[in-house]
Order: sequence, then structure tokens, then C-alpha cells
Amino acid sequence: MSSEEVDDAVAAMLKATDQRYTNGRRKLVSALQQGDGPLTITQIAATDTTLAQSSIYRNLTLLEDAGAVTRIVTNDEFARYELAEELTEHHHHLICTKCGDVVDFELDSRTEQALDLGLEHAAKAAGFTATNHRLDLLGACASCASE
Amino acid sequence: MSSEEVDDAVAAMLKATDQRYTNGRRKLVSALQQGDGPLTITQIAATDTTLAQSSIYRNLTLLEDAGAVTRIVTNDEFARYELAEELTEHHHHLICTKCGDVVDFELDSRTEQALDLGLEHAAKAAGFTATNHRLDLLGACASCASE
DNA sequence: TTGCTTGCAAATGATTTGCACTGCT
DNA sequence: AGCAGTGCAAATCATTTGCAAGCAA
Repeated sequence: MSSEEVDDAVAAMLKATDQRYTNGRRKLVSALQQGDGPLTITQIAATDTTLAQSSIYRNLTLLEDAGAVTRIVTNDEFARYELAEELTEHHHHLICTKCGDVVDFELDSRTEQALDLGLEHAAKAAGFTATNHRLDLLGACASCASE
Repeated sequence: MSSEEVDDAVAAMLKATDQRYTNGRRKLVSALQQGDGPLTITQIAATDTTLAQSSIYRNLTLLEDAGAVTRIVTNDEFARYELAEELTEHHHHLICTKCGDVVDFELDSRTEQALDLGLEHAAKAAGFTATNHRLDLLGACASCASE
């Protein structure tokens, strides 16, 4: 999805929830589009020092409610945000347990399909109504592993 | 792994890090063994009102450092703890996005193998050194879905 | 104007820490 | 006796919220 398409989609999502697509919100979406993985508040704030922290928090929450953004927590103390799956490709996360960095990756479709089947089965067995899954790989990123 | 085996294994892990296996720590391990999924501090505290919150936090951290316990964060504000994978079976989590409850489940071995292969491949491609993976299913648990 | 947005500063709440006390060894 | 473990209360720190001012319809 191109940058403009994402923008349009977000605009539509916001309109649907009676929210404005303000300047600050555009900046957030843009920052999230840039990164190659989910970003922390600090990382987002660093992309544009004119953004007030409280507004970043508020607007990310608002965007999350509108369905444009997803909040994820890895294991360290900061939450991270990324564009909703609907606006990106289905992907997973490489989480470096040393530096805490998180990077996206995709699984080949054969594996992904096998996984979906297995999960569907397991969910049914547990009486669980699954909406989506979340898969992370934990370990050391390239730069941390070489140290 | 039986309750006693877990206990022995934890004892060994603690000894290896020069830590005592005190009463309070035994209670924590026991509580975690009981639950059918990772537990929050609140849930653990509820199993034994004589445990001080600060000690629960401290001891869980200590057990985590010893490798006996794993801390996980799902998406709500509380962290959860479970016995380390080494002391249990490899499993995944059903996370109810309504009530926040987390329950363990296992994937059939065929799917798990396919997943391992795919992940190994993806990790190599990204120059990532993976130690393990984490897979959650998000949705509504049986009781929340029926509401 | 009218109401949503923003920025600042103060409040909240999970988690951490200091310190004095208790209990192993 | 001597040091590790505990409980309480105070301190932290990410996140949330109240409020007054700015901005768009």
C-alpha cells in the first residue's frame, strides 16, 4: 500500500469515527510508515520534536480506537506502535532480547498457511474465537550477535 | 514434569546462582504450577495472602534471573509470569482481548515443525540469531464469546 | 462562536527500592 | 554472629488526565 493510500485509508477510518485527521496525527502515521518495525513513543518523538508527548499518547490511542494503529508490548517497559495490519502486510517481529529493538519480517506463505490451519484447529478445540495471531522470534539481532 | 521434579529443577537452578529456595519462593513456583496459564501479580497474591507484593515482585525477578520463570506482557497493563519453558512443555497462549485472560494451548507437532522450519529460514535471511519463538492467538475466550 | 486539539503540568498506577527487622546457616 | 530474605512505606517512571489556550468548521 503506497503512502498516499495509507493516508487515504486512515482518513476514512477517522472520518468513520468522527475524528479529524489533524496535522499531528498525520505526522504519527507518517513516522510509523517510515520505521521498519513498531516504534516506541520515544522513537516517534525523535522524528519530530514539535510533538508533545501527551498528544502523541493521546493521538496514538485515538488512532488505535479508529483501527489504524496497533499497540504492542514486547517485554521491556515501553509500548510500541505500528500501523494496523489492515494497512500493511501481515508480518511478524524479530525481537532482540539484548538491545530491545524490534524489526518486521514475513513468513513464507507455505508456513503461514500451515500455521493458520494448525491454529484454527487448536482454537476450535479450546472453544476460542480467534481474530488473529501474533508471532515473535526472540533472540539477538545481527549487530548484537556480533558483539 | 511432576510437581516434585519441577521443584528439584528450580532448586538446582537457584543453587547454581547462589540463591536460596525459600518458603516464599516455593509458594510462587507452586502457584505458577497450579494455574492453567501465566498469572498476574494480583492472581498470585490471591493464592496466598501472606505474601507481600514487593517480595512477590522481587522473587519473581530473581527466579527469572535464575531461569526458572518467564515474564510476559500481553497487552494490558499487568505483566504475567509463568514457569520457564525448560520446566514445562513448549506451548502458546490464547489471549482473550475482552477479559484479558490468558490460557495455554499446544500446537500439533506437525504444525510446530513446519513453523520451526519457516522461522529458521526467516531468521537466517534476516541475520537474526533466534533462541525461541512466541506465538499468541488473540480473540475471545469461550465465556466472553458467549456474551 | 463552538467544540475538538494541543501543550503543559499535575495525577495515576504498576513496579522498584531503601531500610529496619526477621530468620537461615 | 553474619548475611540473605522479608515487609512496609516511600520513590520511580511510563502513561493518563485536567485545564487553559489555539485552531478549524
